[in-house]
Parts: sequence; C-alpha cells; structure tokens
Amino acid sequence: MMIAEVSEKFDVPQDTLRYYERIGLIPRVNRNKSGNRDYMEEDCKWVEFIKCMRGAGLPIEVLIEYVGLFQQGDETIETRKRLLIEQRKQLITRIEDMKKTLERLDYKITVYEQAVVQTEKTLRRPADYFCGKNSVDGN
Amino acid sequence: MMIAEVSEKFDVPQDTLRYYERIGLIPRVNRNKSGNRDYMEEDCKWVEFIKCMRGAGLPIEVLIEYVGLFQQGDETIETRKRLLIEQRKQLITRIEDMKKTLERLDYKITVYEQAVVQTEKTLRRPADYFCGKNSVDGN
DNA sequence: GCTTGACTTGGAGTTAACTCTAAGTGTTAT
DNA sequence: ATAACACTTAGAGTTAACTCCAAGTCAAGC
Repeated sequence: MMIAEVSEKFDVPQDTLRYYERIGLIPRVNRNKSGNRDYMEEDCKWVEFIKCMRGAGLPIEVLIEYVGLFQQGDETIETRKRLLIEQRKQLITRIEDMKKTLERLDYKITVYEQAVVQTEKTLRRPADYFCGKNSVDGN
Repeated sequence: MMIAEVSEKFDVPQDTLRYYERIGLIPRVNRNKSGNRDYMEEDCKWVEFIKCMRGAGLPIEVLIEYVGLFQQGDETIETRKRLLIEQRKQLITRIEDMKKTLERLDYKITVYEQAVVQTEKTLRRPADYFCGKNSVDGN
C-alpha cells in the first residue's frame, strides 16, 4: 500500500504520515525497490492506532515514548502498561470535564431558547419594552 | 479583585488573563484609579466561563465571536444560540471519540495485564522460552 | 528519449495559544 | 524619599503539531 492510499484510507495527510514516521510516532515503514513507502498491514494498524490516540488528545511525546518502548521488546511491557494506565487516567479526567461543559452548554441553550421565545412575544406586543434588556447569559 | 487574586482563584496565569482580555475573549475589565484591573463579579464569571469552555476545547476564535455577539446586545440572541448549538454538537462528537479511545485503552491495558502475568510465570519456569516473543500490542 | 506524476529527503514556514520581556507607573514599607 | 513590589502596555518569543517547499529520483506513457 502506497502512501497515497494510506492517506486516503485513514484520512491523514501524506505530510503528516511522513512527519509521524520521521519523529518516531510510528515505526519505520519499509520502502519498495524504488525507495517509496510500502505500508504493510502492521504499519496501517499503527497509523490507525496513532490517529485514534491523537484524536483523543494523547500528546505526541507520550506516544513516541510508547512506540519506542514497544520497539525495545518485551522487557518494556510493564512500563508500557503503566504508561497506558496513566494516559487512561488523564483521558477520564478530560472526558469528565467535557461532560460538565456539555451540561453547561445545554443549560445555556435552554435559557437562550426561552429568551428567543420571549423576544418573539415582545415582537408581537411591542408595547412592553419596559422589560428592559432581557440579558441572557448568566455564564 | 486584582489580577493576582483572580489568577489564583481560577488558576489562570496573569499573562493569560491579560491576553484573553486583549483579544476580546473576555469583555474589557474596569481599571481602578491607579490604572490596574479591578475585576467585578461579572468579570470573574466570564473568566470562569471561558476557562471552562477552553478546557473542553472550544476554540478561542469561536469564543471571541460569542463574546462579541453578547456585547452587541439582544438582537444577537438567536445567533448566539445557534453558535452554542453548533459547539455542543462538536463537543458531543469529541466526547464520543474519546470514549471509544478510552475503551480501546482499557482493552489494551487488560491485554498488558495478562502479558505481565505471563511474564511472571515465565520467570518462575524459565524453561519454556519457546513461547517466543509474546508480543503484546494488537493496536 | 522526454515528459508527467507520484514519490523521496531535509529543512523551512505556519498556526493556535499562550508566555515572556522591556520599559514604565503607582502604592507601600522603611 | 527611596527601595520593593504589583501592576500597566505593546510587542517579541515559545511550543506543539503540523504543513509546505525545493531539489531530486524513479517508472510509465507518448
């Protein structure tokens, strides 16, 4: 599989694929006789894995370390496990934060919904302007 | 409330607070007689709100737009609502992605757990090296 | 045999989001 | 009244993560 296909398949720019390989975020990909990258099944799995992890916000630095450990073989299994556990912990925290923010956003939106209805009423009865700024946004 | 207290209270660096104000991410804060920022209740609410939204990954650009709309008054309520709904949508997607990644991380960790146990057994019975690299990482 | 197009490399440039610096002002403690 | 300190501003510098560029190679088609 050439870089163009891999890029297409996983929706990762070619430049990014080369960059990831260059910095050791994915193990080195074999080249064919003409020197071009030829991605094996294994390489594709790495690309997909890294894309997934990056999408969840795991820092490149940490992932480089993980790949490095992997390439050092089985003595690093324990270390890799600990690395993943630490990342899981941080990911859970981020998800919790985001859920809270989502609830807040939901609440704000319901408030805006009411405000819009209010505005529509006002438009129908333009007399009661005395309501003043019905300033939405309690933050 | 002076900038040092606000910085402390919300755990946002002073430089970041100034930066946020400069770029319009929070409305301009009043200065006292000696020209220093004096944060009112309202300003603090903005700081806290922005911190929360940034923490969930909403881009600064979008938040600047929101603040700008807010300052234009009630005619922008509908627009602000739509902006929030769009951001909510994207936030939900991000949370879903992260949850999937979390599951994957969890799975990998269980695999590593078994691998570690396996390694420990091997250490106890050093004979069966024929098991070969019990290469963890199906990605 | 020449052009076209996909690839290669190392290195430079970009973007978002801070973070720091320099030069200056005002308030407080000795 | 002078030193120490918290603040001010505009602007420069940094970091992470790409993204682009220039110069060159290789295989396929006319």
